[in-house]
Amino acid sequence: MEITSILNKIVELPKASTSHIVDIINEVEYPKGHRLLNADKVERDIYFIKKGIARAYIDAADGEVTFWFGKEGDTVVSMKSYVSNQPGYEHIELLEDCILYQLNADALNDLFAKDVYIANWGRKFAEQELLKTEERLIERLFGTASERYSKLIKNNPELLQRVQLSHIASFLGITQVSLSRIRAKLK
Amino acid sequence: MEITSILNKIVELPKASTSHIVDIINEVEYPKGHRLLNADKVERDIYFIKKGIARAYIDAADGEVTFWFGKEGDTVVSMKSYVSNQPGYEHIELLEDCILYQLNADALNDLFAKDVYIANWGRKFAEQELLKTEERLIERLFGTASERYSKLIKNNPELLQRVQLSHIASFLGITQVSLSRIRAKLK
DNA sequence: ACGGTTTTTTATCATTTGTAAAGTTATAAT
DNA sequence: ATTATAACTTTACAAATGATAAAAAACCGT
Repeated sequence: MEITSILNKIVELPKASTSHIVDIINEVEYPKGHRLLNADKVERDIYFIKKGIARAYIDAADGEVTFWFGKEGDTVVSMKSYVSNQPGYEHIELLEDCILYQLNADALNDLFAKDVYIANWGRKFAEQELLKTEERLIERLFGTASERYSKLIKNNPELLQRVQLSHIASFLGITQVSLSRIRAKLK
Repeated sequence: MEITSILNKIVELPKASTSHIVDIINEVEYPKGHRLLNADKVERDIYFIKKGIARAYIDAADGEVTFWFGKEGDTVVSMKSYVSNQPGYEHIELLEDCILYQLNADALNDLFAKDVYIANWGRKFAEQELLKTEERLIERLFGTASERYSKLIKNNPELLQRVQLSHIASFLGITQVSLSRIRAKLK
């Protein structure tokens, strides 16, 4: 997915404004297993996934909790870091070799102050990320783990090929053993 | 809480920009039990709570699920409606008589296009709401219901006086009976 | 204060989910 | 191919939670 279409998918931008953003973007590449963002660090870079898949997870006392998967076209950002310049909650780990568009938040902030189109683009960006977060919250509130598993693989069938079940179980808020039981019943 | 301090708490605004927003704000009053926002309707008004308390909940097959409480200084908005002009997920119900500042999203959008300070204020507004939603999501992911209850009343002790336990149980993702057992153990 | 309603607690039993451990399958490296 | 490691499934048992019903307590309007 090309960077200009990713940017303009958020909201239509004048050509000049698009170039101003593209000018501060770098294409970078990291291998599977690379930790792209770290909890407890202030992370000032935002990424858009050109190719690959990643997960966000939190280190808890009783193990990791995965709460996000991102693939081609998705945004990788520690919102706490991006918004408030404080260490975020989550680690982001690449689950495949990835190609990413890298965008520095400080450079972007300079553009926000100068260009009203980019300011409103940044607003739309935050608003859309908000809707996605809200959806994730609401999905967690409803249905049994079994229902949510069925929905997940219906909407993201390729996830099963690309992500290991322990992460999916964690994402669903159940143990891997429980997920195994669910999968056995669905056969 | 006065409206100018609510607005400037989000981000410092020039006086002229503040007045432009204040000009399109009305103070309104509704009784306890009033439904301020409706799921399945496009709601184009945003509210800031001057006085009172409210909850957001979703009507599910097996009853209501409360997932947000708001009090003085908090923002009441159906983000789905505000951002994408589509019906939202949630009902908002007033749990006390309330005084509210009412702000129309369409009028606000006009200001976003005209004033770069207001555009960036709107960006910060969305960003801060995003952080709050993220926090709510993350809190749901961790700890037992009992731990989350203890945390909730530690951070919001007055909630127990102002909100009935059935709503708090729903917020914690457990039944009211389960919450009663938890409370009995903590004594 | 009274009666009626709502809210909260308590008790019982059934179900779900977790933990631990063992067994099976798949994957990767040499 | 062989071995070692990681991923996934299965089982048995324990703990937590839900459903339901009923009792107790708190609240409200008159």
